[in-house]
Amino acid sequence: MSINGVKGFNEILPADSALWQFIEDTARRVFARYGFSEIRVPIVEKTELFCRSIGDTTDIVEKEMYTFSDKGGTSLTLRPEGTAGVMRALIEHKLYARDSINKLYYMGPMFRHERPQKGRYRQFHQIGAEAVGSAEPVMDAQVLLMVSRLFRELGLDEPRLQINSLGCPDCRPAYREVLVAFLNEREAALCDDCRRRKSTNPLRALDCKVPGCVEATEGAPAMVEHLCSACDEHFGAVQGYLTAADVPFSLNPRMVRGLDYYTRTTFELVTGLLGAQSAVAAGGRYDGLVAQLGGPSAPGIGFALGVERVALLLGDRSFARTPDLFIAVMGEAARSRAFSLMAALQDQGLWVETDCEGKSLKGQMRRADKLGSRYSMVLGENEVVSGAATLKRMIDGQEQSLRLDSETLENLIRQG
RNA sequence: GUGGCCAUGGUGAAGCGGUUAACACAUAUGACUGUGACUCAUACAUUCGAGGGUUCGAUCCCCUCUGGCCACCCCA
Repeated sequence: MSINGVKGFNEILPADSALWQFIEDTARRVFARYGFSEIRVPIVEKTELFCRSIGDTTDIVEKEMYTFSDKGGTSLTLRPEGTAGVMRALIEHKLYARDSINKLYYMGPMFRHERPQKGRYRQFHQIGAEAVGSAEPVMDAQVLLMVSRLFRELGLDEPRLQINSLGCPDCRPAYREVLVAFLNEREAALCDDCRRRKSTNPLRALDCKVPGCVEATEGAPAMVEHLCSACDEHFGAVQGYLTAADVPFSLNPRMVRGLDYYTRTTFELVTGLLGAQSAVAAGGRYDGLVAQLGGPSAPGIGFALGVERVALLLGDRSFARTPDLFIAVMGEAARSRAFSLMAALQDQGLWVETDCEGKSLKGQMRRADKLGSRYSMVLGENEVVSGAATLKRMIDGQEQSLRLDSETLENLIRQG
């Protein structure tokens, strides 16, 4: 028996890697336009960091983290999300002191011990961005604009932007009481989970998919109607900017968050195309997080997108590249001549292939065809002696003879 | 953590108690001794995820395990 990989940990095979590179390259290109720079942080952090940022009672911390002790006895955890580590680095290196605004992005693997299913894996990949240092609604709008443009550049119009406001420590507790009172009135109609949520995380009940709960919470009070004036004004301004720039969005007053640190603006890009996984990207404002982790009271807003989910949406779009030239060879002298010719053309940036299996000429031509090579050329004794060869365009079989030197060959290939 | 469905070659799959384990694609070689695609020929699973049981006989029935998928919870 051979050894298999670990459940929920997958490789990106060559057939998919071009798609992944497209996603990553697009993100880098788009982020650069909004002044975001990459930050690379470790995938392991002290466990305490995640407990303090994500929240001790969240599902992620309670049951989904890959936690272990290192040899010194410190409890370490494979990062389940990216924001905590980035904020830790920002504080540790006092990036906030160098510049009052830090716009950072990251990409890489995250780890959560959940049962794998479509669009959900134990090692998954996120591309995220964080803007720290501004509490102004225009920064919210800029980040939302950037996400929206990123998906446009990826060629996806399907995930739709939904936004909501979760209020702040001034107004959320009061709203929470109003909501709990409402839920208490309808307790009989709620599912077991929602009865439990009433005390742990009542906002979650708004997000329950059980039909009875959906019905029971239909007229539930919404956070957006209970925002304090500062939050209300902020949220209104964000929407104003988005409208002004024609960024399409819709309001979803029932959107909640799984992580404790979110305040005010939250958003998701949702799709119906990924089975149970509707969120392709999600984020929000976290004005208290940096201070909570021991830094200055710097407000921030950020988001992360799930690369696997984006890749699923992009589907079987082909990013396959093909060779420019395949040189078929016959005989040792020709092989040697072909090798130096190939080297010269590759130095010029062309993708050139040749036979590495000692195949028959027919076998080599078949391989040239299978690789999808644009051109082929046969090098045998005749060509070595005469210094001339025939270049064949594979798509239509058209041939032309030429002198056997790399420059003329390169020119012919480039023009056609 | 809970539930449902499923495991046959490199791939997609038929077969559901006795077959030489179909068929298709892919791959290799040849017909075409120096030219791909089309066509034709040949090759390609002593074996049906692993282990046990029932049976004269099990890919097919039963049990256990392992793996996968999907869903719940939750989330990107």
